[in-house]
Amino acid sequence: MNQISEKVASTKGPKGKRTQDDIVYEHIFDAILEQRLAPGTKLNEESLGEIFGVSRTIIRRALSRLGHEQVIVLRPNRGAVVASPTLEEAKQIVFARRVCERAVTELVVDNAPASQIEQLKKLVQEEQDCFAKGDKGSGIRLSGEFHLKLAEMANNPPLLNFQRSLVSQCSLIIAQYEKNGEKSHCSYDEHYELIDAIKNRDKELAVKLMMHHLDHIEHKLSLDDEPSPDDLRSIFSNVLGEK
Amino acid sequence: MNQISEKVASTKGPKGKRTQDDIVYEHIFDAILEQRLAPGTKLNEESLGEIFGVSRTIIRRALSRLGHEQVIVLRPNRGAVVASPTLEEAKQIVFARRVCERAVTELVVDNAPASQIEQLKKLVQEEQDCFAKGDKGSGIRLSGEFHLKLAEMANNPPLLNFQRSLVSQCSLIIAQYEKNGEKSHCSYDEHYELIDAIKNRDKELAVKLMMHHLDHIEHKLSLDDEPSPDDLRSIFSNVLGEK
DNA sequence: AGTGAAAATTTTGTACACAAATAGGCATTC
DNA sequence: GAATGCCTATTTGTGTACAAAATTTTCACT
Repeated sequence: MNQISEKVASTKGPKGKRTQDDIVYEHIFDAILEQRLAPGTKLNEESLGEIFGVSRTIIRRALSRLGHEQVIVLRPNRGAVVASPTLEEAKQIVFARRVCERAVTELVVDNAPASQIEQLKKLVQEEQDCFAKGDKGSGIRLSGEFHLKLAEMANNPPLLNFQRSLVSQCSLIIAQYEKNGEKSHCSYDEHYELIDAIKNRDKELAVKLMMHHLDHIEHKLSLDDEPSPDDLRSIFSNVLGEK
Repeated sequence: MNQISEKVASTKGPKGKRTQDDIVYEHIFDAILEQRLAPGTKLNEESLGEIFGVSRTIIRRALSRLGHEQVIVLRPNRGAVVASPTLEEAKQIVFARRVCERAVTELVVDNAPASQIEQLKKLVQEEQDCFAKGDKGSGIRLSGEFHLKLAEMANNPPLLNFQRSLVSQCSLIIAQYEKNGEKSHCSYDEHYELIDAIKNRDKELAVKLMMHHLDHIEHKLSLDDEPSPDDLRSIFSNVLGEK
């Protein structure tokens, strides 16, 4: 059975200490952020094990971690499925995210050094490029990573953790409740505006922009959509392709 | 090897569907909330397995869950230890808790039905009884459960999850930074005052009381600033400087 | 004694085998 | 024809064996 390929889409921390289950975790996490894994999709342990070339033990650890972040639901004796929040749950998640993002924004305005704000800008440029190139999946993921980077800059690990869980859940919500025709991402224009407000240390404006930003997500939660179960193998073809 | 005894100290949900690793998780979690497990304590997988009469597989799952809640630290290839937050980490945790508790308090004032507020009162009475009887451990745990119950009443599962992690981490902080002579718990008087404010739907007062409540925890952090004499790194942090 | 390397022991990481639970098909019954 | 119960195939849950890593002990040498 072949090993996992080293490459992974998301940010690989400078310390290359990622273990096998980290890699599996990140692949699934990214697939969800990029909306390649639809809400409700069943995650079979053995299939995943074959796809990633590891035993079920490793898959199980990754799933358990995703389960704790509420990104997937672990049903005892019935396996894991990608979470598909109800409308009410979705509203609760967005509310929680408002709470978290407000705190993060205030911390960043107060404390983040200018150098990090520049890094933020680069991330948004990358995001913009992806949408320009038509790589919608990566664009959506980078949009989420923008918010994670903000939380990182807030320099508060508990909030960062919370944010990670919320951002990925919001990705699921967008995937589930968005009409196919509409533009599906929080627009990078708004990210640029936010960066400017932060750079000018205008806390009130920054928070206002952030809340406005979240209004867009919440606004979409009025109409329904039907998720379609996908084939695990095709979603993770990037893993198999490396051998 | 005998099985796990069914009884467990904490709230047993009405659906008795707790599995073995839930039970192990709850036992360790309670031990931390009751401050019977000191920060820094090594958690050996095999020893725990013998104690609870289950295999390492189960222990591992419980530890992984505790690790995700940041209550213990999982060091790759080196096992798990009860978290012992540094002063800076402690402040970050308390800050995050302010964010969470503020949101929770506002939600509860706005939405919680009177019947649940009555249940809260009973919980505080129980807490008071424990301290009166000298059962400090249970008192501290119930004090934490008061705050968890509040988060439950906020009817927002993501916030409840976050709160669970923060309350237990705060328990660790108190265990670690408190001077032995001082009274060690958030006093139930304050809990009673808070309940009254909630009952009167006085949001501003309720939030003010809650923040005041958290001030007490934070106040202890500034007085005492030398946690563990064995941590060379913090002692020589000035030498290492900012990387 | 003090130092450092190497062996021995302990502890964690991973795979796998088997047990338990679940889901789906099929026949039987009303 | 729908409902019920049994049987089988699949999937998840748990224990255990062995591999890999870290820790401790031993011991030779200065």
